[in-house]
Amino acid sequence: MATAPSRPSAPADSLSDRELRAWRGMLRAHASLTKALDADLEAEHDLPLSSYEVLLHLAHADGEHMRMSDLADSIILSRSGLTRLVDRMEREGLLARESCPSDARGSFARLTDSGRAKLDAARRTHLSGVRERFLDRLTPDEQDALGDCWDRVLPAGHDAGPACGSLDP
Amino acid sequence: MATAPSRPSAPADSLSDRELRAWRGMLRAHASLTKALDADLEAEHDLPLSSYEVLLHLAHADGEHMRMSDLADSIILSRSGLTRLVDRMEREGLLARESCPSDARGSFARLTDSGRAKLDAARRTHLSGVRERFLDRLTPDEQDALGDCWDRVLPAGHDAGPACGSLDP
DNA sequence: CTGCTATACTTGCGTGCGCAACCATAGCTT
DNA sequence: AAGCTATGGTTGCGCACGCAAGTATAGCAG
Repeated sequence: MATAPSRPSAPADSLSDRELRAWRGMLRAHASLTKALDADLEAEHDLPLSSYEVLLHLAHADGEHMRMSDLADSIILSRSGLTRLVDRMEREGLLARESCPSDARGSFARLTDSGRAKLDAARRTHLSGVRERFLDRLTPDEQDALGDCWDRVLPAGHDAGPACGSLDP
Repeated sequence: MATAPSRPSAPADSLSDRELRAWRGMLRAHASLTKALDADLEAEHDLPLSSYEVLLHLAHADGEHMRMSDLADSIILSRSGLTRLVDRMEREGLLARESCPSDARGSFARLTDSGRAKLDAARRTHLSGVRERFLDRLTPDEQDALGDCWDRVLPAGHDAGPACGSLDP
């Protein structure tokens, strides 16, 4: 229970300042960023961040359509969660469900014109938000360093779906 | 709509690979880490991560008690959210509400013996989880670099509450 | 063709959360 | 002291989510 404020390396049952800064900083940064970005989109385009992510992935997908499961994986959502999200978005006309010709069990979600328009409108907001609140506050070197960290932290099989390499939020 | 995969710096309406890696990597890392850590605690100690955080902050607070608002800020939860969380934890005997003598509006949440015991038991699980899945995969330099990034990203007033400097998850 | 298991999605249900409205008390103003 | 505003906390409400069970189809074994 003794307070050991400036331990350089790791004791057994507590974290060093360095570890603490790295770890809790991420928690706070993530919370603060996603909240702010969601608020931005909601305020300017009446669009939740989750819907934006769906639009984005669809727009980048081949033929602007994706299987429900792939979409769920891409935006890190359970399948049931995605079903509901797609329900809502379909109701708003941002996308349409389409049955899969080669597999009657499967469905596609396809971007509608209205969905594409919404994405085009919202993209600037989101992008400038990400820049202002995050990227612009880091040097390119720091951005690279972060990228390296995530590669190490993320489970290997945890890929970001097909369009991972060229997906720009 | 042209694909410009390896832009070194920022075009106007998309992110460079570097930016993308830094940004989406954080989203994935956060999702993956919190999910895994929560599952660990839940499996081994039947304790949600949110409750663990409350116990942790209480244990570090002066007198093992904190005002509800401060607690809410510390664990990044709305006040109503905290009210409910404390309700649950009180029901389980992990903490107790206490009225504040100097301000009749306020309440304290105080750690109970049972809560302290729970924390002691769970601490190892959580700590080793954070290390295994996150900290141990980074070099000390990278940890420092991350810490620097978060300082820059986090809004200035966004402090982590009183016990910030010596809080070890 | 008849099962039998695996896969793709959806639905029922419970949970945890935030927002906004709501007390109760504090603390200033006159 | 009476009134006014600010603050700390709780409650009503609705929402988005995950889990587990359900439905439909695929694809293989016999």
